[in-house]
Amino acid sequence: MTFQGADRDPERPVYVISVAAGILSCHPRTLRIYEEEGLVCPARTPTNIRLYSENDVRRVMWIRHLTQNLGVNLAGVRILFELEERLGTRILERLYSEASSDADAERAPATVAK
Amino acid sequence: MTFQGADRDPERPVYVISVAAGILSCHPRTLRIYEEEGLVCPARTPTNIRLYSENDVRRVMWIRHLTQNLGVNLAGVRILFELEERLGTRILERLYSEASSDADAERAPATVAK
DNA sequence: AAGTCTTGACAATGGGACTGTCAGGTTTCT
DNA sequence: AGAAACCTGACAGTCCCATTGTCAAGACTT
Repeated sequence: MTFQGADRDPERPVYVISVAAGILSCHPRTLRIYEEEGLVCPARTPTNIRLYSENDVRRVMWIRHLTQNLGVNLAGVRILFELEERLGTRILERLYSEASSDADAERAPATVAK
Repeated sequence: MTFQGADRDPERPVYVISVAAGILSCHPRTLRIYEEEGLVCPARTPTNIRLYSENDVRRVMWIRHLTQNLGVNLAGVRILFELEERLGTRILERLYSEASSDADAERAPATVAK
């Protein structure tokens, strides 16, 4: 009687680090660094295993976009995330629409259709 | 009949590069790099000499603060400046009040009393 | 038991930021 | 006119960051 849709809560922790790294095509080491830097906070199992939610993965996609495509460093990413939280605005999406109009219009980290 | 205050227009180009570098305690080379990167656009005399206004200097103070104190790179600075222009908000000042509450509460680049 | 996870450490590579200098030429000041 | 400061472009050195990669010793899952 449980809808499958109910399990699709984007906040639900589902991906173990190796899986998340696979989705994001980056090294697990990199994800741990992002966490050490306070840029992403995956949930943990009662036995301390990292579990990334869909939102966590999207957040990392933003980090990757900002660093790889726009050349921003982690300190800059932190400021942007802080700013977004402080302003309560989706400044990053706005930012992406600007940047993508310039060059890379490949895969959008947030609004992805796939 | 000209008020002295009228000459204090913060947009008026007044500082030659060596003077600006002195005020900002950085290498003239650095200021030229910021200009190449499109982060600051000092006026030019009819004979091509750079002249920095008070606002130009303040802008560079922001660049210095973001890079030296917060560790943001020039790509991040560019994004923040773009964002501020797009949003039409003084997000940087808001940012500073957050950052200064943490550590350095020395001289504020924008809201300076002197 | 095998495989994957944990943390902590160490290292290598590549790139960015900044300073610094040199050269050849123009402008400004005294 | 001569000295000093400006211009552009190039090159180089130093330091730090981002990322990947590995190793070790231990815990968890199947």
